[in-house]
This record gives sequence, structure tokens and C-alpha cells, in this order.
Amino acid sequence: MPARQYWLMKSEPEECSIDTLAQSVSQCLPWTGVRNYQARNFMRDAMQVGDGVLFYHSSCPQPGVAGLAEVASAAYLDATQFDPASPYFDARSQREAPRWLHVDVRFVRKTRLLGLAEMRAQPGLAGMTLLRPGNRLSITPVTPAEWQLILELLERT
DNA sequence: GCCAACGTTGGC
DNA sequence: GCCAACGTTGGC
Repeated sequence: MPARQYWLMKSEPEECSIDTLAQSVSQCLPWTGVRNYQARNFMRDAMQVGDGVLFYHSSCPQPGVAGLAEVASAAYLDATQFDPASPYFDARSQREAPRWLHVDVRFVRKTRLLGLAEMRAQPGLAGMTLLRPGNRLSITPVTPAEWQLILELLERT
């Protein structure tokens, strides 16, 4: 069994916040809407059930880590790609060769908001993929050391 | 609303 | 397969 891995997953809280996840049925939601191949490949090729997830609020007044979650399924078909009414509809994706997949993500707990500026101020997080200039990936890997440090930071008030 | 960064598209 | 144009992301 492979070692547990860690990820940071961005979500716009207006669409799906850590509270949305906490209040959903069985506190578990399909991570629909990923339309970037690199992010998809992380879900398809690397994620394992039980991997740790930092739930990150993006494109909002206070961007930052807002809670913890975990990967709850293997990657499977993202049905929104075939739904013309969905904002995630992809006319180029074909039924016989679907482009987009997603995993399910399960709520673990809410945390204090660990803001971007605070993360940038941490020498131990300087190498984080999230913090790289111009990074736009909605799913990024987190190293065990980064995960450990972030958990410690989340315990501080 | 601005703008930098970067992924994707499509002509050649 | 190159690369310019374009669209999107996301912090500020």
C-alpha cells in the first residue's frame, strides 16, 4: 500500500465552500468541474482513497486554507461534461472517449482560515506549488513536510 | 477592474 | 511541430 499523499484543492467558496461540504449529504461531494489536464491527471493517476486534502478557498475576499478533507473515491466520469445546461459542459468531449473525471472528496474538519499572505511568510512553505508565481492549477501536490507544517500553523490562533 | 502568468487553440 | 493569439485564473 502506497504512502499517504497530500493535495491542495481550490474551490470558490461562493460555489462550494468548506461549509457546503460539511453540510452536504454524508459530508461528501464529487469534485466536479476540473477542466485542466494536469489537474485531471493528478486525480486519475496519482490520488488514492484516504489521501489528505487541504480545502482552499480561492477567488474570494480571503483566499486561503479553510479546512481539511480527504479523497473518498477513485476517479470516475464527470457527468457535467455532457450536460449542456451545466457551466462545465464540454461540447468537445465525446461519450466514447470522455475527457473529464473527478474523485469524491469527504469533509474532515473546518480549520481557522490560513491566509495566503501567512503561507507566503513561512520559509518552510516557500517551495509550495500553490505559491509559485502565476500558478493557476486547481489541484496541486503538497509534500509531507508542507502538510505537517500547515497542520501546525492551523493549530495556532 | 486590472494585469501577469500560463494553458489551449488553430493556422501554417 | 512551432508559435502567436486568445481565453482563463486568481490575487490585488
